[in-house]
Amino acid sequence: MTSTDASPPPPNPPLRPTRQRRAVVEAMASFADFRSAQEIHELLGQRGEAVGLATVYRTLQRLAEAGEVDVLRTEDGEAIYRRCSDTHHHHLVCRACGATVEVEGPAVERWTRSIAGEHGYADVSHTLEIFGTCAACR
Amino acid sequence: MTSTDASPPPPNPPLRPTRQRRAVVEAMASFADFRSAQEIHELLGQRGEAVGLATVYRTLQRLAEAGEVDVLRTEDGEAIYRRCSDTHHHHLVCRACGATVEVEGPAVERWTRSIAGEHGYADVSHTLEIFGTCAACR
DNA sequence: CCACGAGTTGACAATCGTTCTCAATTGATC
DNA sequence: GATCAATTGAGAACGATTGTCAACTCGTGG
Ligand SMILES: [Zn+2]
Ligand SMILES: [Zn+2]
Ligand SMILES: [Zn+2]
Ligand SMILES: [Zn+2]
Repeated sequence: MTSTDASPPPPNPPLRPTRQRRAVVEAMASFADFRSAQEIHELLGQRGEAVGLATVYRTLQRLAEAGEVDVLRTEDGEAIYRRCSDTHHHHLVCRACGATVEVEGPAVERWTRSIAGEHGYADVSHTLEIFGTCAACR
Repeated sequence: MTSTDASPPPPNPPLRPTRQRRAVVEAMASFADFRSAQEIHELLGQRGEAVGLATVYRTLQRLAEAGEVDVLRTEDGEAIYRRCSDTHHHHLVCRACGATVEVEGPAVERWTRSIAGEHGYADVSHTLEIFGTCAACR
C-alpha cells in the first residue's frame, strides 16, 4: 500500500490515574460482598475521599468492562459490584449477609458449551450464581 | 387444643378471572421469547385487548410468583418475561433474535447443591442462563 | 333481581437507580 | 507555563417500576 494505509487502531482513550479513580479502587478492596454504586459512593464519603456519584457510576462501569469487578443484579434490578479475581468464576452468595465465595466448575463450563452447541448456538457465554444461607447466618 | 388453636394460615386473597388477566395470559402464550412488560402492554393494545400498564405489571408479577412465567433481567436491568413450563429449567437465549430454548441439567443441579454444601451454605437456589447466537442468526 | 364487600383496574403521580449535560478542573506533554 | 484531551461533579433528565385512590366488577346471599 502507498498512502491509503490508514490503519484503524482502536483509539481507546488512555485512562488517567486520578484521585477519584484511586479512591474507588481502594474502596472496592475494602469489602468482600456485593455493593451498589450508591453504597460505594456513601462509603467513599465516610472515608473522607468524597467522589461524585456520577463519577462512581462511570468508574464502576470502566472497572466492570476491564473485568476488574463483577456485576450482579439484585432481584429488583439494581446493579451491585464486587472486586474479583480476573479468571472466570461464579458466586456463592449468602442471602442474609451477602458473604460471597468465588467458585469454579469446569464441568459446568463444559456442559453449557456442549448443550448450546447441540442446539446450534455459537459464541456461548453464561451467567450462574448460587444463593444460600451461610453457616454464620443460621 | 381447646380455643387458642388459631392457626395462622396465609390469607392469600383469592384471584379473580378478569378480562385483563385472561388477556395477559393469552398474550404470553402468543410468543416464545422474553419480552418486557411494556412490550407486552403494547402487544395487548394492538390485539384490541387494551390493558392498563400498571395492571400488566401487576399481573406479570402474580404470574411470576405463581411460577407461570419466568423473569430475566436484561443487561441494563430491565425485567423481561416468558411463559414457561412449570418444572425447574434454564434458558439458552440467542443474543441476536432472542430465540429461547428451555434446557435441563441434572448434573448442574447436583453440582450447585454440593458446592454450596461444601462451603456450609444451606437453602440453596441458583440462576443460570446461557447466551449465544442461534443458527438462524449466523 | 338487587344490594354488598372484597378484589381489580387504570390514569396519573411519585420513586429511584442510572445516565446525560456542560462548564470548570486536572494530568500529561512539550 | 502553555496546551489540550480526559475527567469531574452538580444538577437536570430519563425510564422502568411502583404507589395512589376513586371508579368498577365479580361472586355471594338475600
Ligand atoms: Zn466474581
Ligand atoms: Zn462459568
Ligand atoms: Zn423458563
Ligand atoms: Zn437449575
